[in-house]
Amino acid sequence: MLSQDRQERILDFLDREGSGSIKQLSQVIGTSESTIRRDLKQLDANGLLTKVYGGATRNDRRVRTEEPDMLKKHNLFAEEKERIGRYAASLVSPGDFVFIDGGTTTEAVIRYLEEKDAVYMTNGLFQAQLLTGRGFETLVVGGTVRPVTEAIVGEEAVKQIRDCNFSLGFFGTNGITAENGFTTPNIIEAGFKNAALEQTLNPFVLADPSKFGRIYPKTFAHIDEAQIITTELYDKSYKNHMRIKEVDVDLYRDL
Amino acid sequence: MLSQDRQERILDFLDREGSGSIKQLSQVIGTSESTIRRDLKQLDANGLLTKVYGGATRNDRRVRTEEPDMLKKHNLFAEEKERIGRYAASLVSPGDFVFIDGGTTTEAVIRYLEEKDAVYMTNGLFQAQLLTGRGFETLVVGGTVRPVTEAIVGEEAVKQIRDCNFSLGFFGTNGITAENGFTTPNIIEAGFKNAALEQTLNPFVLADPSKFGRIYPKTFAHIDEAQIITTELYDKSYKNHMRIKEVDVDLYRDL
DNA sequence: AAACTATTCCAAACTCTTTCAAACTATGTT
DNA sequence: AACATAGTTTGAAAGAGTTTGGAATAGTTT
Repeated sequence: MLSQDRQERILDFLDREGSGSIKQLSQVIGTSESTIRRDLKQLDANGLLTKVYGGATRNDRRVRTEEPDMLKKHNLFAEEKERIGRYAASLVSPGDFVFIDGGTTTEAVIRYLEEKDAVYMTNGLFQAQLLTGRGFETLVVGGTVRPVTEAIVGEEAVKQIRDCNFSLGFFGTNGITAENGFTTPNIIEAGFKNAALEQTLNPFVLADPSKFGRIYPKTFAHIDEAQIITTELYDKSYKNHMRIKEVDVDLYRDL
Repeated sequence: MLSQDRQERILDFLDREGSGSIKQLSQVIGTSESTIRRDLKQLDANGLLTKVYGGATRNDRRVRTEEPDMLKKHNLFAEEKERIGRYAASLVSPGDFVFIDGGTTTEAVIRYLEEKDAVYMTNGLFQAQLLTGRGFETLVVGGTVRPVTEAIVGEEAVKQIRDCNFSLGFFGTNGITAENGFTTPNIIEAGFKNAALEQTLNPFVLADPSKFGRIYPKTFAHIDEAQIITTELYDKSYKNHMRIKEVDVDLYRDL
C-alpha cells in the first residue's frame, strides 16, 4: 500500500472516531506500529492531526489552508495557475464585490487575496471554504451542486445571481478560441457562468495556455466580453482578437 | 483510552452534573482512582475545573456564550454521534426532501445515508461536499458563510429557505432543556435554524447526551417542536417533557 | 475513633526513540 | 532486458521514558 493511501486512511479513521491509539490504527490499517508512528509524525508535522501520547487526535480538516507548493505536484500547469492567481488577486480594490467562479483555476486566486475590505461571492464549495478559512467575508450562491466540479449551478443559482452586481469577477473556462469564445462542456454550468458574467462590470477569464484553441460544446461568453489573464502565449496570433493580459514570468520572479 | 479523551470525559461529566467524586468518576470512566486523581490535578492546574476534597466541581454558569471549540467537539462522543447518525439516516424514505443542518453532529448522518431517491439540501459547506461526494442530489442554501461553523446563514439564506418545504429535517443544537428548548450561541444562526425548522414537516434534533441541561443565549425551537434523537440518557427526567428517541447500543450491536 | 481522602512510592504495563537489517524503488549501466 | 547501485521504506528489537493501578502511609472529616 502506498504511504499516501495509508495516511489518508488514518485521517479517515480519525474523522470517524475523533481519536485513535497506535495499536488501534495499526490493526485497522494492517501495518506495523513503527509505520503508524512514522505516519503520525509526518501528519502531525503537516498539521493534519495532533500527536498525543499513545495515539493521535484529529485536526479539523475543513479549514484546509494548503500551501501553494502542495498543489504543484498535482497539476501540469500548476505554476502558471499560481502566477495567474497572484496577478488576479492584486486586482481587487477596497469596496469591491468580487465574484469567484468554481473550478480549480480560481483556487489559486484565493490563496493570494489580501483585500479584506471587499466582499466575495462564489459558487464553488471549496472556494467558499478557502475564503472563509482565510478570513474573508464570504457569500455563497444557493442551488444545485454539480458533482464533478463541486460547483453550484442551476435555475435557482441563476435566479439569485441576477440580483447581484459584481464590480469584479474571476471565471474559469475549458476552451478559448476567437470564433467560439469561452466554452465549457456542461450546458447547465455554462448557463450559470453566462448569467454571472453578465452581472459583472469587469469580468476576467483566467486561463493557462493549454486552454487556447480548444472548443467545448457550450459557449458562455464571446471573446470580447471578458479580459483574459494568462501566462505567456505560444501562439501570438490570439493577441489580435482579444484583450489579453499576459502575466510574465519575470514580473514576479523576485517576489 | 488516550488521556486526552479521558480528561474530556471528566470535564463533560462535570458540565452535566456540576460536580463529581473521585469514586463516581473512576466508575463512570472506568479507570482507577489514582488516575482520576492525577487527571483532576492536571485539569485543576489548567484552570479547567476546581479540585475539592473528595472530587471536583466546575464553575457552572449555565448560560454559555463562548462557542465550543470545534476541534474538541469533534473528538468527544464520536461513537454516540455515529450511532445517532446511523439511525437518523434510516429514517429517509424515497421521495423525501431532506434538510441537513450544518455543524458536526449531522456529518455522521450523511455517511450512513443510502436513499438515492431523495433530494438533500444543506447549509453546511462540508455537508454539501460530503453529500456530493457520496453521489446524492444536493442543493445548497445561498447566503453568508459564518466563519466558525462554516454554515451558511443570514437574511438571504432565510429568504430562500422559506420557499422550501422539507418532508424531513436533521438539526444540530448546542443545548437542550425542557424550559428553554433548543439553544445555540449565535443569534443569526439561530434565526436560520428556526426558519428551516418551520419549513420542515418532521424535524429531528440530533443530540449526544452532553447537550442536555445546557442553555445557550438563543432559543431556535421549543422543546415540543422537534423530536430528539439521542443515545442513552443519564438523566431520565427529561423523558417526561420531550419526544425522545433513544438509539440504544444493543440496537445496532450486530450490524 | 472510624471512615474517608490525599500523598507517596513502586512495580508492571505501556509508549517512544533509536538502530539495524531486509524488502522495496528508482535510476543508470551494460 | 538483466543487473548493479544508491536511496527509501518497512518491521522488529532493545533500551529509555511515561503512565497506570495498587499498597502503604499520612492527613481530614464527622
